[in-house]
Amino acid sequence: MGKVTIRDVAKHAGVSVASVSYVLNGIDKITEETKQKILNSIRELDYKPSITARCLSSGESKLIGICLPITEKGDIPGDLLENNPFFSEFISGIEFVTRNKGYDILISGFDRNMRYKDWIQSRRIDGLIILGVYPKTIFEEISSINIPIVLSDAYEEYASEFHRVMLNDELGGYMAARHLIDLGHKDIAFVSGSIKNSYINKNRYQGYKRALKEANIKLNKNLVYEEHVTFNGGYRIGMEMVKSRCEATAVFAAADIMAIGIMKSFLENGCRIPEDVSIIGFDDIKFAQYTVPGLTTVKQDIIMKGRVSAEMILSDLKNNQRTNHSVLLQPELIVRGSTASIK
Amino acid sequence: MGKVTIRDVAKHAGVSVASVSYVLNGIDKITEETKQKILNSIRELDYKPSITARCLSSGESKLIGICLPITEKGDIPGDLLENNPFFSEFISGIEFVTRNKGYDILISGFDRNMRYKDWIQSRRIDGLIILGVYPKTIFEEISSINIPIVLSDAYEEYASEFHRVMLNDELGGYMAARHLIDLGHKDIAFVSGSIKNSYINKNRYQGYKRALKEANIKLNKNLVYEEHVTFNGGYRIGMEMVKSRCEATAVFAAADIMAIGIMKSFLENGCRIPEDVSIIGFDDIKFAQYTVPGLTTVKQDIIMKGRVSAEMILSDLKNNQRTNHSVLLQPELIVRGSTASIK
DNA sequence: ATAATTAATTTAACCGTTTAACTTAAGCAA
DNA sequence: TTGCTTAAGTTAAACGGTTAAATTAATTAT
Repeated sequence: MGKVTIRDVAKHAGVSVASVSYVLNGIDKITEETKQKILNSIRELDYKPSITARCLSSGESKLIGICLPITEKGDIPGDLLENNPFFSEFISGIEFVTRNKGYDILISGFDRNMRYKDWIQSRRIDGLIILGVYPKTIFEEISSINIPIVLSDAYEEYASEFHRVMLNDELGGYMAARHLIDLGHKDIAFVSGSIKNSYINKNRYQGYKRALKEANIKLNKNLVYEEHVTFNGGYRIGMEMVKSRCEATAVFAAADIMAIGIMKSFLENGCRIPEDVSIIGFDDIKFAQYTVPGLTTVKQDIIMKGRVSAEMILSDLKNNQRTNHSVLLQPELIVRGSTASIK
Repeated sequence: MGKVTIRDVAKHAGVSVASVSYVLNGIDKITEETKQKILNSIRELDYKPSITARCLSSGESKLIGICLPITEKGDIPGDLLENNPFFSEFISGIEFVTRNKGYDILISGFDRNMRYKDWIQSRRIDGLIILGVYPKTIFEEISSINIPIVLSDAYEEYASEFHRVMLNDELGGYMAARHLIDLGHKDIAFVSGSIKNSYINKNRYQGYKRALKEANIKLNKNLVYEEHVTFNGGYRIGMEMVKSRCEATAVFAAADIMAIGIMKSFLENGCRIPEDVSIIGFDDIKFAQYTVPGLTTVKQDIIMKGRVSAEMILSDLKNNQRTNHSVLLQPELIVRGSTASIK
């Protein structure tokens, strides 16, 4: 079983392999009668065409590659999917689109040894989706790859030759700060990863500043914190705020995972949320619903990001061309219990 | 680029394709001199052998398939990876092992239409790892598949013809209950999914009962709750307990995700953890560290489960045989802040 | 010196498809 | 009847590797 080939079918049906191939591919060259004979043989022998052979012949692998960054900083070295809690949602989104189109997805770590290039070539990957943020040298590296490529969150100028799917991070930052301002807060801390090195953080920060300006609140640089975008990073910052008797009445953390770390350190120090301090996050990871109180946050629809990415790839593949589109998704404010009016 | 074949290399080096193939496969037949010539050409032309072609010729696809259940009950229909928070860890474990052995992993939903069988045949998957629990008819279905298969958490008698990787759930249940008993608790609730339909829950329940018996505590059936293994399932049970003024001083939830739901409903109702009630979970999902207080739990090493699964497959593949081993992993008690001595 | 052995390399068949090009037979017009 | 189209198949060459068998060259034994 599993070993029956197109020749077996042809022999069984008493026709040539070409005829079998033609009915398999819906090429209208075969009489209804012969066609039925062939379909019968296929059924009887439980024949399944080999995608491998098809790929060799057609040049298409029907494989979409997904590259994830391998971070050594993660809790578990080499842990691919858990480093960033929404990689798995992103992948689900991709899978949702590709599933019924005959494509499979292949996942690889994206390490500095550039093994991924071998991988793409040797597996003859049809399209590539790259998650996460990488140093700029990467763009030169991948520009020699001759398949449709989608980058997520690549704001850089020189990334414009690829497909891009992004979030309106500036607006998200604005919405978060605006929400806190509307609740009466004036001393609003901003917490994120490196603002210099990441356009994501930079844009969210811009949005934050715009909201402050609009409300005539002077930016207080002492309330801007940068740390690793991890639970522990947030926890450390929370501790620092508590110890330094930080005057902020509200905190905008540009990542839920950091917001949750901050919340934990606040709560452990007897600081009540939202009575003493409001916290808003960003992303709306699943766990944002599970905290006590629930985490108010700016949602980005990661599943949609995955779907859009896959659709851009599939569209290029279908039309047999390489285009480059940018899709900008819009954020959404999700209000839960962690924010409240200032006393 | 990406289009250079073994024939190009052969021509460039002035040898036959066979010679190139032999040095590629490390077959010791070629003079050092010729070998260097060939290696030079490979480098110069940036040649990468096509795995597809290799697969066709050798019959191996170097692909490991992973089947995940597609649950319609999940928050997001068709959301593959988020339904169960440790699928992604499991996959990371598998990927960790296969990464440097030249294997890639392919992920598919495991739906009742049995599309996965076509998938295995047409992709010529070399080995299969099945996650999650399925109705017993599945076992007949998959027994006709002629590749090494690993089942996770399949305790059923008729699953013994496959590789299995399991956790000592009974011991885990015992450890959880024992921990609470050691803290002085006597009224200990047990919360899980269906005990009848799942060996996992059944075994954890057995362990719980063994610990009670050992401590001469009479089993109180009123303290046994069954619900969906989701955050909301736990939340509903928590509400029910609060409303019915449940006499339990401690709760053992046989899944962290439920424990977290229970915690949330307790905390929202002014019930303090661990002062008023202790809670222990099971699994040690990542978020168990992030709750306030941190969730005491029985850890199962999911990454290890993934690694072991992959190793069983790879071992069979290497030795070109189909064996069937069972690996029983041991749980570990992780004490955090959600459990404390009874007042 | 010749035959036998061994080492290095090449030839060609094969893996399972697709598809361009070819064949055959039937249908139709003049 | 002859020639031209068209429909329905078939043949055979690709696709890019692997590998058994054949070939050639070099070495050793007799």
